[in-house]
Amino acid sequence: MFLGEIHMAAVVQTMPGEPAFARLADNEACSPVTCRDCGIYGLCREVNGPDVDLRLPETIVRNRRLFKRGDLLYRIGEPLRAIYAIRCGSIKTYVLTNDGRMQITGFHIAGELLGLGAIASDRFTSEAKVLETTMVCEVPIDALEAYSREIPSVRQQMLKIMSQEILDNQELMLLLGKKNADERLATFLLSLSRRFKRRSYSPTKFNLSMSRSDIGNYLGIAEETVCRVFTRFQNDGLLATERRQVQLHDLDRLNNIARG
Amino acid sequence: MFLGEIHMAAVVQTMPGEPAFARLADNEACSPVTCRDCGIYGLCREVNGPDVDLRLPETIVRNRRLFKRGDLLYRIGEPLRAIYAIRCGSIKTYVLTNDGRMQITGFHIAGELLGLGAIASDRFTSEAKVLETTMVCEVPIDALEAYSREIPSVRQQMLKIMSQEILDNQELMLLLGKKNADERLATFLLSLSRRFKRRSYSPTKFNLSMSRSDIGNYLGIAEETVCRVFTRFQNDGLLATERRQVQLHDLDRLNNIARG
DNA sequence: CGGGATCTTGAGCAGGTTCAAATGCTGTGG
DNA sequence: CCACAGCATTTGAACCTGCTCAAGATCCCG
Repeated sequence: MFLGEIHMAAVVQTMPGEPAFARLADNEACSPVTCRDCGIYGLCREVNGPDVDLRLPETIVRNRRLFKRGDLLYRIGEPLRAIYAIRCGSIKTYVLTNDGRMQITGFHIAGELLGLGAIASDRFTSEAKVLETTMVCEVPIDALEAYSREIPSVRQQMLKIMSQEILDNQELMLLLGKKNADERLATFLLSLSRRFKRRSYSPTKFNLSMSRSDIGNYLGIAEETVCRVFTRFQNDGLLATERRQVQLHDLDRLNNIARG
Repeated sequence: MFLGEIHMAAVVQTMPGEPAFARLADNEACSPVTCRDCGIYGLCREVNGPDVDLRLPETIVRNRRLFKRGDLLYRIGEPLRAIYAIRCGSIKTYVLTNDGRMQITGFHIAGELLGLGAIASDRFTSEAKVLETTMVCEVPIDALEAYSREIPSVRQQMLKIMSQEILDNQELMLLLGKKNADERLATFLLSLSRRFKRRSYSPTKFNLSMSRSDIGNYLGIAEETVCRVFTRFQNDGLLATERRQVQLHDLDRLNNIARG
């Protein structure tokens, strides 16, 4: 009825209060305008220089799929047939102990690639669950290998992207192994802030697409501890929260708490 | 004087009580006999099939270097010029918080590649310190890129190896986020056991090249907790320790404790 | 053989967990 | 459109695992 709903019908849903992400029609290919730095576009950019080979995006853009909250992109043990580039929305990935405990290994937003860990074993060893309405591009492994042979930039970018994932994981290991609850939550919020900023969302005001329970699981602390630290941060004037809406008031002080 | 010392003089030192690793003379290239599955050899193997292209090993075998306990392979911030393949010995890698806390991210033994995380940023974000006398092959990035262009198996194996590193890190995150002290130490010992077995060392009797303090740091628990769990495991008949010499008596029960 | 490093064990402490309960959203079906 | 069920969030209180501090034992290197 009102303006928001009209938008909803026309485009993939975004979170309220968010600046709109670059829109694209259903059959539109990746390009600098429609999808400035989605994972696929990044794959096709020359490492040193502005040139872009768009053969890959023009092929795989046909494999676009829409997922709803709770859907699984892939399951543990499933053979690897494709990797996934997120166009908009968000997804959590996690691994399991054999007695069923879960560790969330990442929250992923537009522009990020999923499934790279499966290349070693040809099977997924983690699971990916959609947190909100999300659109992904499916990149069949065969296509990826073919283009990797042909296009040098795809080859180099694949290495870069996997290397970046190794770096991100190192940071999380540092957090899980050596940081206390305050440092963990501050680090988490700043990481989100930076990633939103990089894609032109507000770095200080955003919605969390994941529950307190998910945040706690990811950070290796209890859900209740997440709540308590949020409350304390709010009392100290560092931020304001209203359910999943977060507003960061003092990035500097958060940085001091996070301790790299 | 006695037999052991004669060996020591002739070859790179190994730990007492260890079955000898495949030896090679100083100028000998990688080959199935001398270095059955060192990282470089693995890089050059066809993904599906037995064929091996030995151009890369024959080139980089000239860049062999010997390190002593405490030496650094690379430092945080240093530009990436080469990656390293361990021929024999062991190395720890770690990252730091900006207030100096350290998190060990891995212990690496013969056959493993180091430095892959630096490809994303062209600089090392972790540091590598040698735990015992260790020989590595240095693979200049330029050479790697050249061979990666020319030899398909190098390209595919690079992806596989980086993907495997992502998997290993996921396992460590699960450990750091969700396991208790007993589960952590059991998981650690079984991981070592499997890796030793893969390279034809004894899976049940081996030396640790790292201190209790390093183990604790890696597992996210205090040094003292490592000692206490070792003591308890020994009292329960799971294993026997004598300083850094470990003998595992009951892999099944350890597996139950570790909980995948 | 001496001294620093490493390992081990004990005792008290604390950060974070677990359990429990109240409150507030959300979305779903009638 | 509303009621209700179920889930998410928040807060309190008791508890516990693993930490810190301390000291002794052992090893290893020079």
